[in-house]
Amino acid sequence: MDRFLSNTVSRIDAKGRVSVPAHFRAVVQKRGYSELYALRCLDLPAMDVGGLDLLDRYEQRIALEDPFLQTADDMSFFCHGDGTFLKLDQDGRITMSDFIREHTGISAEVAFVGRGNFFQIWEPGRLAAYGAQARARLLQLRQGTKPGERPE
Amino acid sequence: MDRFLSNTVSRIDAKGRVSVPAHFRAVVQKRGYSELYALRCLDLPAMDVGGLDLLDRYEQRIALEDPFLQTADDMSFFCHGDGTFLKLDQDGRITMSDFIREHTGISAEVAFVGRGNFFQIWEPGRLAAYGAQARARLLQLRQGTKPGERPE
DNA sequence: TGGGACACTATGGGCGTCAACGGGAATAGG
DNA sequence: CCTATTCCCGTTGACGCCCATAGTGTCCCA
Repeated sequence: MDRFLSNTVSRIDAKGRVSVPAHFRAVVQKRGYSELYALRCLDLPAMDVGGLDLLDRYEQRIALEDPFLQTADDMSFFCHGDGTFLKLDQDGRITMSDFIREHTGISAEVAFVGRGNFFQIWEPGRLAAYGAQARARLLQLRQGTKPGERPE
Repeated sequence: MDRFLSNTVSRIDAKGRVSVPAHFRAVVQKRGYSELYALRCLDLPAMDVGGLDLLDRYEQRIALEDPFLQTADDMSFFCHGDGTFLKLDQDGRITMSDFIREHTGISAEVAFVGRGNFFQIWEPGRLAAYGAQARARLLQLRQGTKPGERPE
């Protein structure tokens, strides 16, 4: 398995450390990530975490923008400047910095959420709220389908 | 037989374990699933369970979306983040985590329902209620009345 | 055709292993 | 010199592995 799947909640200890789920660590190693990079999500109180290839996705997007417009500049600032490296200690833990706490609202517990090629870090309560909203939006997509059909 | 068919109810033991019906286990083995993945159903208090190929359909669908729009994010969140792995122990049992219990309402017993390429996990009472509703909807279709109307 | 041995499944429980977690000591950095 | 980070160790609890038992259905043979 080489994708980040499933989700887990871990406690933060007195030193601000939190264990990355063993399953995720296995994926990190399998993908050969030497270090993790965490990016503040644009519109969510969460961090996107992955290898440096996480940036490829955004850089491709930036390349589509007109370099003379502000949008490209904003995007570059966002993905190159609004992130932080996460070092795994030898027990597989990372430290929750204020930079992360401010954006996510994380205080005592951290929810790790697989997203395929990367994973996310959430404050568990906010994650639950967002999950309910996302679920409701997807259900609306289904409105147009016929009775008895199972889309997706 | 390589499809998941029929249904069974099993008891959960003191450790939270429950036996997957032998017939389903045989299908799992025949299909070569090394591990099971369980996904929270969008609109039902049930889990869809199958191999990782369960995700293929969703991922193909996601690939059609603009990856920077919310819809793609919602879909990825649903299929990558709102699932969990189910490990079969060597006696063919799986463990009912809180993640599953919260969504399904499962507490003491589990209903396994074959769905062809995958199967579902239900709280038996809710399954019965849902089955009655589905049956009623089909009857209405047959009698030509519109959903919401009372037949007869 | 009835009885019984056998096979298999579901279920319960003991136990070892490992991940998560807490905390002290060493180290680096300011 | 003080603080923050890193390393390392011990503890604990969850989970996987293993064995035992009971209930049930099957098959064979008398």
